[in-house]
Amino acid sequence: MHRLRFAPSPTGYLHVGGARTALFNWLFVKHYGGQFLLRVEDTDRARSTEASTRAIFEGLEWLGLAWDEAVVHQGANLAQHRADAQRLLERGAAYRCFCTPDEIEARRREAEASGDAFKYDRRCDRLPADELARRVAAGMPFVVRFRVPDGETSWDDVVHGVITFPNKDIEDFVVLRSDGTPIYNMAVVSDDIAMRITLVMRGDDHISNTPKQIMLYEALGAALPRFAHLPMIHGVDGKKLSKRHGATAVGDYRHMGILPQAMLNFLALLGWSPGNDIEVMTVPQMIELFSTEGLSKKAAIFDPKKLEWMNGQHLSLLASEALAPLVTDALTNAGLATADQFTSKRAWLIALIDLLKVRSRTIDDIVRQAAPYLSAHVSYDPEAVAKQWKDRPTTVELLSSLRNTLAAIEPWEPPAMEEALRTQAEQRGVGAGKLFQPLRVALTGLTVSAGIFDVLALLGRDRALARIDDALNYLRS
RNA sequence: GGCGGUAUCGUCUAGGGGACCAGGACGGAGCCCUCUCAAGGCUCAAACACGGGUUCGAAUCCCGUUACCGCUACCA
Repeated sequence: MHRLRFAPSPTGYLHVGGARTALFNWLFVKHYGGQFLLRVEDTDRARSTEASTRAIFEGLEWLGLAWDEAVVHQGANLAQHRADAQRLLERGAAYRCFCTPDEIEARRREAEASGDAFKYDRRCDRLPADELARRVAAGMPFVVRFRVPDGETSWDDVVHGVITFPNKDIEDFVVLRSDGTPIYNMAVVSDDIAMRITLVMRGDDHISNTPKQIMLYEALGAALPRFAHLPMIHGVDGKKLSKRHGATAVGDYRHMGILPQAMLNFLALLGWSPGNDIEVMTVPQMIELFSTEGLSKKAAIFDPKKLEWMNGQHLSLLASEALAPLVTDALTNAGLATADQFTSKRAWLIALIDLLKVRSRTIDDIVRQAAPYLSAHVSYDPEAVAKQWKDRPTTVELLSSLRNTLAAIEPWEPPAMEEALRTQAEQRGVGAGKLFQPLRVALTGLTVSAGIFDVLALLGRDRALARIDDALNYLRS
C-alpha cells in the first residue's frame, strides 16, 4: 500500500507550489491507491504560526485535497527524533561534536579566504576516549553529527532516474542541536519512518537533502522509501515565485473567483502532462489519467493568463445551478445583492448566470457584469453615451419609438422581440445594430452586454421600459 | 567556488533513433459567425541552447560548453 505525505512548514499561506506538490501526492494516491497524509513541519518555532497552519488547512480543503488519518505535527514528535538520534549515537553512526558555532564559523571563513570549500574536519570524532568521557561528564554542550560513510549514495528517482552523490562531498552534518532539538533532515527521516511513508514526493529543491536522508535511513536500519522530485514553479521572470509576482497563495485565487477544479487542473499541467493533447480535465479525469510517466523534470513558469482561460473552461463546464451558490456569495460580498433576494427568483438567477458565464473567466467577472441586472438604475458609461447617443434628438426619437414597440410586444419573449425590432429596423431602412446599440446603452449603460433580447427578457418588461424612460429623461435634460 | 539538477515556440507542453521541413494549448495577429462583448470555428507568426561524437539516420543516445535553478546552516 502506498503511503505519501505532504509536509508543508506553516510559515505562510498555502503557496501554489506547495499546492501543486500536495496535488501530485494526492493524485498519486487516488490513482494508484494508498493514503495521503499531512504533516505540518512546525519545528521552526520562530517562523511557524498557528494562523499559517490554519491557512494551509483551508487551502487544502478549498482545493478538495482531503488527507487521510490525523494531521501529524512534527513538533510533537521531538522525543522520537531525539531517540532516533540517540540510536545513531549508540550504533556509532554519529558522534558528539563539541565545536562551537563560533569556532566552526571562524574555520569556514578561513577556508573560504584561502579559496577552499569548507567541510567539517571531523576533529571531534578523533577525540580520545578519556577526553570524550571527561567532556561528557563535565556537561560540555555538544551537537550530534552524523558520520558520513565512504562511498557514494544514489537512488532511482521516480522523475529523474538514477541520481548519485559522492559521499566525500557531503560533510558530517548535524542531526541534533546542542539544545537537543533535531535538525530538519533528522526530523523528516524520523517522521517518515514513523509514518511508514513509501514514496517521498516533494520539490526538487530537496534533491541535495536526499543523500543525507538516505544515509540516515540506512544507519537507522529502516527500509528506504522511493523518492520523486518534482520540478519547481517559477514566476513570469523565471525566478522563484514570490510576492513580487503578485498572487502566489491559493487563497488569492479563490478570492479572485477562480474555481478550485480549475486551479487543480492548471496546477496539474505544471509539471505533468497526460499526453494526447488533453488540457481541460475534471478532477475524476485527472485521477484517472494521472501517471508518474507524465511527470516533467523542468521547472515551469506560472502563467496567470492560462489559469484564467482554464477557469473559463471550467466555468462553462459547470451547470449554472452548481455555480449559483458561488455567484450569490460573491454578489453578496460585493454588496450587489443579498442571498435571500434570490430565494424567490432562483430561475431568474440561473438565467442570469447562463447569460454571463460564457463571457466570464472568473466568478468575479460574472459579478462585474451582473450589476445592470440587479440595480434599480444604471449609470451611463461616458464613452457609451458619446458613441451611441451622439445625436440626442435622434436618439430620443428612436428610443421613444422603441419603447412603444416594446410596450406592445406579446408575449415578452425573445422571438417576439426580435421580430418586432427587426421589422422596425427594416422600416427605418437601417441595420439592426443601429437600434440595438443605443437601446443597449439605455438598458445597461454599456456598449457591451449579452444579446439584446436576452437582456430585455431578463430585465422584464416593466424594468426595461423604466430604463428607457430613465434614458429619455437623461437625454432630455 | 564545490556538488547536484534542468535545457523543444514568449509561456505550459507532445515527442522516448526514421511516422517531425517538430504536434496541441495559453497568449498574439487575422478571418468567419454576429445586434455589441464573449464563446465557438478557421488561418497565420512563433521552438529542438551551442559544439562534438555514436548511427545509414538524432529533438530523441553519449560527451563537453553555455545558461538557468537548487543545495552547500546548531533554517525548513
